Amino acid sequence: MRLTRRQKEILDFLGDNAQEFEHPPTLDELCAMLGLSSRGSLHKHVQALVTAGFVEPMDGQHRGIRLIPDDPADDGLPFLGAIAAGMPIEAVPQPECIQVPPQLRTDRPCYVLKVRGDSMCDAGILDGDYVVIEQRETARNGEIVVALVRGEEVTLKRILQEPSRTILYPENSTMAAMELEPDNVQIQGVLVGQMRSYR
Amino acid sequence: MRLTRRQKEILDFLGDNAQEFEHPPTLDELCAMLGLSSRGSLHKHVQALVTAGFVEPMDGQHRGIRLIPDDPADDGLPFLGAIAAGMPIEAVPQPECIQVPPQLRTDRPCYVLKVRGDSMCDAGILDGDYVVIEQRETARNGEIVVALVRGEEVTLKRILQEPSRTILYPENSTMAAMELEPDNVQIQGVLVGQMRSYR
DNA sequence: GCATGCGTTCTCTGTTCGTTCTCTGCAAGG
DNA sequence: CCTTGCAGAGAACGAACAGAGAACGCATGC
Repeated sequence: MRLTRRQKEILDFLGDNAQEFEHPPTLDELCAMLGLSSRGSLHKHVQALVTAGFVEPMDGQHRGIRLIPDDPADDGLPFLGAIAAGMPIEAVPQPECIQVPPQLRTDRPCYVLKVRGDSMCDAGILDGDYVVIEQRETARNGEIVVALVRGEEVTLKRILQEPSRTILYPENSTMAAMELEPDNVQIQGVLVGQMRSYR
Repeated sequence: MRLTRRQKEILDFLGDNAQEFEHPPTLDELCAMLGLSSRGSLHKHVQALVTAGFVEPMDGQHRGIRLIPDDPADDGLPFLGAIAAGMPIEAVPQPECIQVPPQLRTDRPCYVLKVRGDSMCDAGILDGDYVVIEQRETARNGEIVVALVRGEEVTLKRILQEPSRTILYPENSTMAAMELEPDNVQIQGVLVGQMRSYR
């Protein structure tokens, strides 16, 4: 859905002033800031932004305040750093955004890591690849997960969870699987997409 | 369809100033910029550009704004079909567009294919992966290319070109390389990116 | 119970904008 | 001379847009 000029103006205004609102503003307050004198007129625009998906809806019940600017409009995902078997995630100083096509992500929160090392090379995940991770605390057996092991090291492995033990398989015939107590493995995300550049 | 001189002028103007429009301009605004004083005159030219396919049509209902300059700048690449070793490209009926992040493509024309088979699995290219191909007729040795062999079959292989022969290497230890006369190998594109979905 | 604040819905009015139309001017080609 | 094609001006129409204002529903506070 495309926005009209005024709708875009209002959306830009909300985005520019989002950090100044400690509470979301009321329609009357926004009217004053935008130079309008009718709540109804503003509401029409806001409603358009809601249906277009740019603003969180304020369905019915007013809790005195309302209207959440919320602009996750850009489909970039945060690039958090590099992951290697057996190390903490090497974070980048400030998370950049990286564009990810919708096929390679899910509707839930996702982030991007860069792979270091060849521990998953038999699964076609090579050194330097970018992986898209869905933030999640549980996984199904056979999925490839970002796992925090014993609270100290983070690794990308295929997971098999049994009642008494959790096994993390590298996809590399020269490496050994890790067998751990379930309490020592904390799932941080699940692999949903992968990208590689040959340039 | 052929453009008249004025139509081409206007199209160039739109292209040059496309990035300056945060909103698409109205006809009146364009008239002012172009030194015209009649919306109707401009509309005639724009309509010609629409039918010629250079401008996105503004089908009837004006949404307060309108008229989208639109050069081919949208970041979707055409998805042409599937490629397997030893077969012609299995084309999709109508080319869809698939979004590709800028890191995975080049500035030159690119397209997307879906990989069938495991002939490149040792290079981390698996069955079902999407590959981004830069349209190009030449390649450097060691690059992975889309090659037309003997004018009949299309394949994705790593290339080695020598004066007297061209060798196409699959990246799969169970498969044999193809050794061909240079005239029998026609390069159609070079691999520049790769995407995989685990969903 | 009453007043107030706020989101929501509605009608009504004026403006904007794309679209279509006619008319004029100009140049090229016969 | 006439015809054809291009470029522009201007008027007019209808749909979409933008805003004002009134009214309603629902919550909270006194």
